[in-house]
Amino acid sequence: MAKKQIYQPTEAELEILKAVWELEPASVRAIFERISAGKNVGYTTVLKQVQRLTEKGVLEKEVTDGSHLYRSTLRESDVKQHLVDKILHTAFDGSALQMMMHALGNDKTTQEELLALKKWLDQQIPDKS
Amino acid sequence: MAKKQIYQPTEAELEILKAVWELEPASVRAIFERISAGKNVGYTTVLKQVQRLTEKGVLEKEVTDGSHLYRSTLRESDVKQHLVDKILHTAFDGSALQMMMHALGNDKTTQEELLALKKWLDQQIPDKS
DNA sequence: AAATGTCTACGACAATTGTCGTATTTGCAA
DNA sequence: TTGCAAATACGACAATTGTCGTAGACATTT
Repeated sequence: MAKKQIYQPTEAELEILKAVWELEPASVRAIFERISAGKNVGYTTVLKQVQRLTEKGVLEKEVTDGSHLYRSTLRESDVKQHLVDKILHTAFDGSALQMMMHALGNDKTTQEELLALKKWLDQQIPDKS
Repeated sequence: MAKKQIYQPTEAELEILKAVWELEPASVRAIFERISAGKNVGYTTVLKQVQRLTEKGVLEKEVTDGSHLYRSTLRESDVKQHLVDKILHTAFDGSALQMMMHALGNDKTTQEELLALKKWLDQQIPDKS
């Protein structure tokens, strides 16, 4: 019954999380490499984020041998789900249609994407004459 | 050519914005009423948010007579668009399909909504045999 | 004009974030 | 065992947020 209280990461945190999900179990070094590939940031900055995320229980540290490895305690899917639901409700008052139109409307979504979407949607709909 | 640099409101700010869009031109009092209908917050808190948003240029003050009225300088549509695009890219790496599946997948979206969505999608797709 | 009741302007505060710099600690090579 | 290079722990900072309290400015009613 408890409302799923998933952690809502900030943007920088999400970047860390994405790296962790991808590299799990990940060393800070590895995460740092990943992040710094697309952005200029210091090692300690990443380290700090990782530590804070760990304090918050979002990441788990595992010290095997001499290496410190981290993994996420949250499922990627759940976190993303939460992110979407959040704006779906706060910005679009729960209207998936509204959100959808905004998401696809302006951004140049590929035709393929639209078709894939439609296909998926069809499968979602039980059956219609 | 310039990338539209739209303001990214925080949650509390978005609430203010939504109220303004709805009541435009809006008095702080009115905004406050709107907000406090669903949340317990002080008048000065709302006022302060409004003032900060105004400082940032997101809202515009218009002092007619003795009343201070505000309106948004940003279009509702653009701001929402931006919000969606943001997570679309940061969390879903630009995959609208992924995002949609997350948005519709778990949340109990109504059947009607799905159908409406499908209908809209069909219209978006040029033509397919 | 003085008293009242509203508003608005300001500034204060604690918490959170994003970023680092500076110790420390550790593991491994000489 | 020593000593260095690498990784981690700490703590510091400025900026931003969310929330208010307080005080000063206005308008309205007697």
